[in-house]
Parts: sequence; structure tokens; C-alpha cells
Amino acid sequence: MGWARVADGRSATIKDVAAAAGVGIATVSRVFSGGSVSASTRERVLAAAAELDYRPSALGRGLKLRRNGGIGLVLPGVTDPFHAELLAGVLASARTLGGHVIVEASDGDPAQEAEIVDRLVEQRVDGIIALPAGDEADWRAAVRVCSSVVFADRVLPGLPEIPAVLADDAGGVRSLVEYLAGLGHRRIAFLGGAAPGERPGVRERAFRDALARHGVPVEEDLVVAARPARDAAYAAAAGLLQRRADVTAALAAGHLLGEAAVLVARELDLRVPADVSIAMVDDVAWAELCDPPLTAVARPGRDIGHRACELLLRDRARRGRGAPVLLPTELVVRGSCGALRGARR
Amino acid sequence: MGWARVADGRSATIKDVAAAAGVGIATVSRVFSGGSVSASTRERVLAAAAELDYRPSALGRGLKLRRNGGIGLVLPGVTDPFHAELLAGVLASARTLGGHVIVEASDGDPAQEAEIVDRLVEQRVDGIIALPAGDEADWRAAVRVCSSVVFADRVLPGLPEIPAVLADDAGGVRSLVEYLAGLGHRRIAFLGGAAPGERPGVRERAFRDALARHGVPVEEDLVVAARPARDAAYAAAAGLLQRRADVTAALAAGHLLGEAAVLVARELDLRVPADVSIAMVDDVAWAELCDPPLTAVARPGRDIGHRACELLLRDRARRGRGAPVLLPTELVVRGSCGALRGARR
DNA sequence: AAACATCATGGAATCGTTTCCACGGGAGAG
DNA sequence: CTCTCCCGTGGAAACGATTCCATGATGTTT
Repeated sequence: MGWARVADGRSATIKDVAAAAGVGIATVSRVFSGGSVSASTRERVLAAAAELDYRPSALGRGLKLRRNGGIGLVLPGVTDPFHAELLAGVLASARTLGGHVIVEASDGDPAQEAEIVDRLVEQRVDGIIALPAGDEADWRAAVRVCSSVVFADRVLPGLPEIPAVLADDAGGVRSLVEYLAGLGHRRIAFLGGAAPGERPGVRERAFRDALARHGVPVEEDLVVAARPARDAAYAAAAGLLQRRADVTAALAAGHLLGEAAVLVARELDLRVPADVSIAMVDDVAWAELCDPPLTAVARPGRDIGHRACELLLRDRARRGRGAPVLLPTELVVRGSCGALRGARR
Repeated sequence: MGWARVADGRSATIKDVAAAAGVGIATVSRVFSGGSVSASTRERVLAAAAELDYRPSALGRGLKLRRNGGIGLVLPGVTDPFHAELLAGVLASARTLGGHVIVEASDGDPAQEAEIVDRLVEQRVDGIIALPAGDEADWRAAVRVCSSVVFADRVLPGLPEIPAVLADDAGGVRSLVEYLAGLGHRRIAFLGGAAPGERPGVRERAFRDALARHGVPVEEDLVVAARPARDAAYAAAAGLLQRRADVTAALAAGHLLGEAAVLVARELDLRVPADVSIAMVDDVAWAELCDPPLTAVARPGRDIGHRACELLLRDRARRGRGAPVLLPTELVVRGSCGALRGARR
């Protein structure tokens, strides 16, 4: 079993087609990759090809042209709705640009990521789009071997020269803080801060900045560290809402954190938004199904994928020049945040 | 720009390594693809390779071996949580089996699907896993050209010889009907039936069977047709719940239908489960976040991807023999279904 | 009418591997 | 001591495409 066969049991090659059509292989090649061929010859060749069920081999072509014609996409995973959106964007874009996409999941693990990049390099992909997990040294090495790398949604601080397409997370968080502050909230918690040792992420910094801009001092106790994982998020949310009965609003830095906040609030019998307002970054499907529907900042996952792909395949020239592409976020106001009347207790 | 270079500006090839190590290219090949080489030689070759940053080219190898070493995965899309799970399963499985995955989204459109398959054939993938959109003729042609096809989650009735990995949807629906019947429900609606002209799907048939088995006659008015798309689902749910105030339970055939049911119920101020019980097929993340949390049938998306991939890459021998692989579903009981006390109005 | 530009065409080299085959040398058996 | 046998090794031929270059046949210009 396997591919379509000619008499000797192998799939038809350009040679078979040439013989069948009574022309040279160069002519067949021209027919299929757009050289100049007379109409009558082209017709004969196409007829022979159809007869033999011939499909040009991307392997042969790739070897000669020294490129694979596809790109590699490295994501932490594909089940997260945001990553799935990004993937969808890349897929759509790659298709219109005529390339295929090899998808790999790193699970957020630098070691797996390094292995993945190695394999993509062996495949001789035309470029790599990555949501990098973390190891800068590995990426530095990868870039030395394959210069066509674009980061999506996340950058590595040590590699500013790599082109990137990002969501304007800072802007999103800022608009969220302004919205909450506008409703009268002052004791706003941030779910998803950096662990004690690490440096704070974009969203946390934006949170602090925005708060400061509104003249609200940042209480360190209200910035709770949490990795974006279900258990950690739940623990963080539970800890916060139990410890500080006086917070009037919680801003979750991601949809897993938001999910945790909603569940914990329900568990503690806190009414949303009467007792506590909740809002989050990432506008996922369930935000609308929640009761009450959750206010969220929508991040343009699909567009990020789209732009990253275009940057990689089309705008090679403009690549690497200047700052990362920043795509706007959108504040989607729903029912989970209310105007402040008084403290919770 | 591009790949790592040797002196003349090209990426290092097996020849360069051979020259640098003072051996023949055959020996280098053996080192990298597991032939027998003396320890000292192997070491010299590896040193030279490391020095030159050599990576064997998958294109050269693929051409010689006449296979790509990867598989193609054709899905309607990647943003649907179930499809994303399936994709994750394929990715994980392919990785442990040492192959890469080319992912393509067909958007459920047979024409796009046919084009995708053509491209995968040109890539000479080792096999294709597909959640087929519909056109049997195209798949029949594809299978003639590349026998390594496995269907996942869905089969085409005209192609029973193609191996497939499916969720036991019938069993899932049955257990859901039994659960609802056990709670005393008799007027149970089914959201997501076939349109008038088409033949009913597995889930609808299972629904009718299970109901019949419980001695409940099927009211045609309670089986509402709806494609699994947001607008259609919403219209169907709204139509049903407004038309028939007497239904006590609604079984949604998919998560989009379930979402619609929840939204419509909320809009009509129906209390769940006091006024109407809701349950659905597909246990997606928001089912747990809903208020009340939704009872659902979990379908093993990840496992389906896993098994499909193994069937394709590992169990080639056993492939195609016998009936499709059926993977069990699981009824996840939450709070959205209640015991029947009396009619809704 | 002669010289020349244009164009379709085929031959052959090339891309980077794998693998068959031949060859040489060291070790074990008779 | 010699005859095998085996193992490590290298040369060379594929694999299926693209593309440069030469060639012969057109058609055009003076």
C-alpha cells in the first residue's frame, strides 16, 4: 500500500510523466512550476500526468530548492483557547501564503522546546513562529542556525533583535484598571503577579503603573503571585479572598486566574458584583456564559498569529527592524463589575 | 541570514562533516542513522559535526527514503475545544513516536478539504488523520493515492474500510437519556437533530432508541434540527423553549447547542434545573463554571487523537481490520438536571 | 535574402541523504 | 601457517525535483 503506482510498483515521478508525454523532464518541470511551455505541449504533459496520477514530490523540490516550504509553530499547548486562536490565525495565514505548518507543543518546558526547535531545523522549515517558553541561550543558538524566527505573544528580554508580534497587554490592563477605578474601586487586587524572586511581567507592571497614575498606592498584599495553572490559580484566589475581605475588585491576569476567582467567589458565597467585582485578561468563550457574564480584556490571538505569519513569510525584508508589532486589545464590559457603594463588610 | 554556514556560505552537509572528520560520507551517515561504526570514528565524526553545527537534512533523507516522516492532520478547525483536545492527543503521540504533524483546518468545507489532502500528498506525509468534512468521492480518491488514512471522531458511511477511532457517542447519549429518565423526565427535547432532508446522526438515533427503550414515545416536535453553529443553535433553542413550555429537560447534542440552551434559558428567565433541566454532549471547560454547573457527557478527544496516531504510525499491521475503535464516554453529573416534580407550567 | 533575436525544448548537473557492494585487515579455526 | 569470516570503511548509485546551457526552429529586421 502507499502511493499511486505505475507499472513497476512505485509512485509516478517526473520521469514517468516525461516518458509518457514524449517530452523531456525539464519540460514537465516547467509545466508544473510555471516556466514557459507551448500550449500543445502543456496539454500533453497535463494529460499524461493526470493519467498517471502524478503529484510532484515536495521532497525532491525541497531538496533542490533547499527549503521545505513550510513553517514551524511552537506553542506551549493547543488546548488553551488563546493559543488555539493564535494557531488558527497562523494556519489561515499560511494557507493563503501557500505554506504548510508543523505544529509542536512545548508544554512550556524549555528542554522540550529546545528539542522541538532542533527537529524543526532538521526539517529545514522556512521559519519558526514561537511563543517561547524561556531558555534564552537555546533560542540564541537556534537563531544562529536559523535566522527566520518570529516571537508571538511573548518575547525574551535578552533577545530584542528577534521580531515579535504582541498583544498590547499593558494597554489592556490599564483600561481595565481605569474602568474599575472609574467605578469607584480603590482596593483592587491583582491575581497573577510574579513569584518573589522573579521580575514582574508586563501585566503586573501595567497594573502598578495604572494604579499609581490614579493616585492609588499599591498594597503589596493585594498583588498575589500565581502561575497560570488551575491549582496554583485556585490557591491564590482562595488565599486572597479569604485573607482580605475588604477587596472590592479583583483583576485576574489570565483566564485561568479568572476562572479560579469566579469559583472561589462562588464557594465563599460572595455575590458578583455586589460583594466583589471580577474582571480578567483574556476574553474566552465562557466569560459570556458565566453568571454574571465576566468583564474581560479581549486579546487578538488570531490576529497575532496572522501577523506573525505574514511577518515571517511575506515581509521578510521589513523583519527585525524596530520595535515589536503591538496589536490592540479591547475591553469587553459585561456584568461582573459594579459601582462601589461601600466596603464589603 | 538562513542556516549555519561553512566557508562557502552554505549550511554544512554530510560531505563537509566527512571531509572534516577524514572519513567517507557513508560513515557519517551511519553515525547519524545508527549503523555500526567503531567508537573512535564515531567520536571523531560527532566532534566534526558539532564543530560545523551540522544537522542532517530531513529533505535529503526523505527523498532517499521516499517518506516525509510526518503525518497530516485535517480538522474542521482548531478553536473548538474538542478539536483542540484531539489535536493535543495527536501531537503528544506523534512526538513520542518520532514524527512531526502538519495541521490543516478545513473549516468543514469539502472543497478546502480536498485541496488540503492534495497538498499533504505532495508533502509525501506518512499518513493522514482526518475528521472528514463530507465529500466521499474526494476521500475515495485520496485513499487510492495514499492508503494510510485514519478517520477520527467521524466516519463517512460510504468508506467503511477506512480505519477509524470514534467516541462512543451513542453510549454517551444513552446514558444521558437514562439519567434524565431516571430523574422522572418524560418530555425530553433533543437539540441538534438532522435537517428534514438529511439522515439523522448517531446521537439522534441513540436518543430515539434510548427513549423508545424506556417506553417513551418520541415526539417529533421535540427533536429540533440545528447545525452546530452559534446562530443556528441559538435559534433552535429559542424556538424550542418558547414553543414548548412543557419540556422538562433538554439534551443538547454538542457544546454549542448546550451554550445556546443555557443562554436562552437565562433569557427566558427559566431556572435551571427547577424549570428545565439541561444536559449536553461535550464536557468543555465552561460546563463547570456555569451556574449551575452543567451535566455533560465527556468525550475523550485526547485519547481519540492518541489512538488515531498510534493506529497510523505504529499498528499499521492491525489497521483496517474490523470495526472502528470505540472509546468510552463518561457521564459527568453536575447540578443542571433535577428530579421532576411537576410540569413547568 | 542574410543575419539575428526569440523561443520552446532536452540533456545533464545538482541538491543531501541512504545503502548496496567491494575491499582490506585482524582474529579465530583447522 | 594459511584459510576463512567478519567487521569497519569508502565509493558510487540512486531518490525526484530544478535549472543552466546548448540546440534547433521560428519569426523579424535591414
